[in-house]
Amino acid sequence: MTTDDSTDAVLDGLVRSAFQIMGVLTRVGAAHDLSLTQLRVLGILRDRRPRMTDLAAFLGLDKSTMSGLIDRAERRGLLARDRNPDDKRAVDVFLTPAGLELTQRLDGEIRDALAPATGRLDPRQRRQLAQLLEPVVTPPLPATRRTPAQR
Amino acid sequence: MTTDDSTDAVLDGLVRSAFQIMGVLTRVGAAHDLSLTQLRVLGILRDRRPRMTDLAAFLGLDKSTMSGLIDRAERRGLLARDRNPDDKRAVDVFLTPAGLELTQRLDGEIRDALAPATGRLDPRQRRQLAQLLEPVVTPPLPATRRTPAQR
DNA sequence: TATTGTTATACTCTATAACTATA
DNA sequence: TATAGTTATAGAGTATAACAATA
Repeated sequence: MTTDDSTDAVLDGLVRSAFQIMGVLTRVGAAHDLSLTQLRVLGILRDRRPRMTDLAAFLGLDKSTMSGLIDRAERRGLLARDRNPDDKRAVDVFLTPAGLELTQRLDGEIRDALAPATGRLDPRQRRQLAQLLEPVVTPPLPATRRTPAQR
Repeated sequence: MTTDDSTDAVLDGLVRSAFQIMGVLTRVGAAHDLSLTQLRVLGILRDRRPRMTDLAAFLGLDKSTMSGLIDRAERRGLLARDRNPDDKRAVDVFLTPAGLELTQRLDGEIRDALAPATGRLDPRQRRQLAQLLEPVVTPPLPATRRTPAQR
């Protein structure tokens, strides 16, 4: 009862495109010795200065995992930590100039790497695809109380 | 020169939907103690009986990585190895009945988990989205000579 | 000689548990 | 007491290099 042709087809397309996109991101990241997660961290920090906990929540990771990720990126000089002045327990994270530069370079490389795929559509189709993806991507609720109890 | 609005929008939509899909797959997998990679392995084996090398190539992983992945899944009784009778160097991999059952259950859970997202489109939009994704997902060349030398 | 697969090794990613410091 | 973050530990995923068996 959960099956109809249109749902099957779109599910298949979405899952396959997801694997393809992830493959591209993984390859671009790997060329700079960055995992998919590190890539996401850089992307998030491009226009934010979150504390460790916020980052972890955003990525759906444990705070101890964040410590390790940030450690390694900081050791590479891509980002830095700073004690939050308002709450001395908290630690803010932000990109260094080198990190920002790399992030921008990555952005271009990802765009170029995906160009062959999106290029197989004409501009009108691209706009249409973007519009159709909108509701799929848009979360139904603004992430209210996403606790384990819910599942 | 690689920038126009339609490309930007579709790129954004594809990348965001990819992260969303991956998030769902990761959660469904995790509920059964399966990584994204293990999930893919099971999916591939659903209707195939590849040798180790083919599996590794398909997933873009090293053969040594495959050995570990298959070891762990085999230890859980989800799949099994068998010497290939025609080429005694090769090892074929295939799902056990338990593995097949789990794979089918996972398939249903993934479908259900993604239903809220795809359900935000009506059947006509779903068909349209599936059609638009087709060329994006379809590889331009049948993976001819994908050696490091190419990069 | 070349190919298939495993093993040894090392590093990253990940979570759980225990801890320190601050609120 | 509760929250923010780190550290210790353990297991999975990953690649490289060295190896054994087969082609």
